[in-house]
Amino acid sequence: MPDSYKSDIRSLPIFQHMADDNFDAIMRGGYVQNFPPQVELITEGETADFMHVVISGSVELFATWNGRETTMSVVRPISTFILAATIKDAHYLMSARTLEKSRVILLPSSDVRAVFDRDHDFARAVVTELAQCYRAVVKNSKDLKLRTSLERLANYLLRLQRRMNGAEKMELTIEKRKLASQLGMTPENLSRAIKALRPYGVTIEGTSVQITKQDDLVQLAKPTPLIDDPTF
Amino acid sequence: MPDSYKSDIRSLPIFQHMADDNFDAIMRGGYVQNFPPQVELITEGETADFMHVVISGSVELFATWNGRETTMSVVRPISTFILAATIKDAHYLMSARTLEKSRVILLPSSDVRAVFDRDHDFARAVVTELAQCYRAVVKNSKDLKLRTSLERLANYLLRLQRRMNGAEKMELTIEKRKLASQLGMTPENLSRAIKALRPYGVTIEGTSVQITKQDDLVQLAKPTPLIDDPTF
DNA sequence: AAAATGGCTTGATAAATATCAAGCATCAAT
DNA sequence: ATTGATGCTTGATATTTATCAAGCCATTTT
Repeated sequence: MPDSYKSDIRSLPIFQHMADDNFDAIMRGGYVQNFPPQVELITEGETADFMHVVISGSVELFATWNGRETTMSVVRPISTFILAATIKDAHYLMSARTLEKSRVILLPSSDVRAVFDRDHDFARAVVTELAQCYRAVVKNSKDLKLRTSLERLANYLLRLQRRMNGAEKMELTIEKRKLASQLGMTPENLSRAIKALRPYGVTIEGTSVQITKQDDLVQLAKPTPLIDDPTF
Repeated sequence: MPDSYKSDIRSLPIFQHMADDNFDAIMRGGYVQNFPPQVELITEGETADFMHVVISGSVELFATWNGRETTMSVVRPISTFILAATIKDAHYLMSARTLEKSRVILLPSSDVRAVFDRDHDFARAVVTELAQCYRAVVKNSKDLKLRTSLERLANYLLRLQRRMNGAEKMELTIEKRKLASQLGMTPENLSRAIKALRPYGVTIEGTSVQITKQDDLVQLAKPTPLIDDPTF
């Protein structure tokens, strides 16, 4: 594996403070892979043989049941995914596919677990990361159960804006139908929800989003750090 | 704190393999409290000063937003809750209240974190526990997003049955309105869903549940370990 | 350039779910 | 025993959301 990738990975919170030789032990068995869009990297139910790190592009985590499918989240560089399954040596609960041309690094789960068992710093970092992931899913669950689809969309837009440092104009980073699925609605419903946000100063044309009446939108969305702040 | 409680707690997976002195360090600052029903133990947004262990009774974890409330889960003896917030030294994302007369042990978060930093076995156990919690929430999310309320109820009953070792007759362990909230529906909707399951051999009268046509119910519910098996 | 593809939107309709209101049952307190 | 409180159920209705079908638009393929 090229050193440039290694240093990218090294900079991730979970790998930052661990001993060099342990980091090398994890990297040794790892390898880079390049994928075109729409490639299924992981299928739910399989055993978690690899931990994955997205280096470039983007990866959708989704779940299926009884012929239905839903987008659980989208993973962007540089982050890991399928950490919990790796640590528990369990089956993947979600499938993963590339959304665009993507570079992904695969690290053998057994190596990750082995190092986890002997490197306390790594173990600590993994816990912090897992706790973060857990809290993210809890927030998502609250969003789903406590809000209507319009409120979810409104808050999504405000979170997007925050991610873009408060810019008035932004670009959607995923397809609308994926966004709809992630927000727990149909594409048609999203389309109508977007129109319903016009009176609140939201204009979405294609992928470009504009929020002209921030205050009005906030008044509708009623964002709270307990749901909408990923760092809280 | 009485030794009997200590040994109960010691038997929990996260405390089982740790060094005695570290276990004692966590227990030292801990104390037992007895609560009547309907007492709010924790309010979301507060800082997580204590990790909690339910010794007897039951505790509801719930969340609120904009005047609405939803049951996230119910914790029964003997288990911990609010582990992630404790470890991350973060704010509680959920509130907690006793559902019945309950005995709860409070362990200072700072002590838990301190031991976590020096006891590798404890750290490992915490990771396993957290990964488990994470996966439980993911499963719950899949249940919510991929299934209708009728399907969620059907699967809930099958999970309950499994927890009761496959008995044909069981008792509901929570109030119906709480169950409704947990399943993401209104009490009225649950009432109707129960009726709608009659043709599938489900009879619910008061708190007693009977499943006479297991196969039919399974055919409707289509349970999968990827959502319905807590150990998977 | 023409055709085809795929995603997005819109309208019409259907299904799922929530709300409101009333009545009933259970259980606890007086 | 009576009252009151609370949760459950039922019916009527409203709202939300999904589905189906068609057309539009942009992009890619031929």
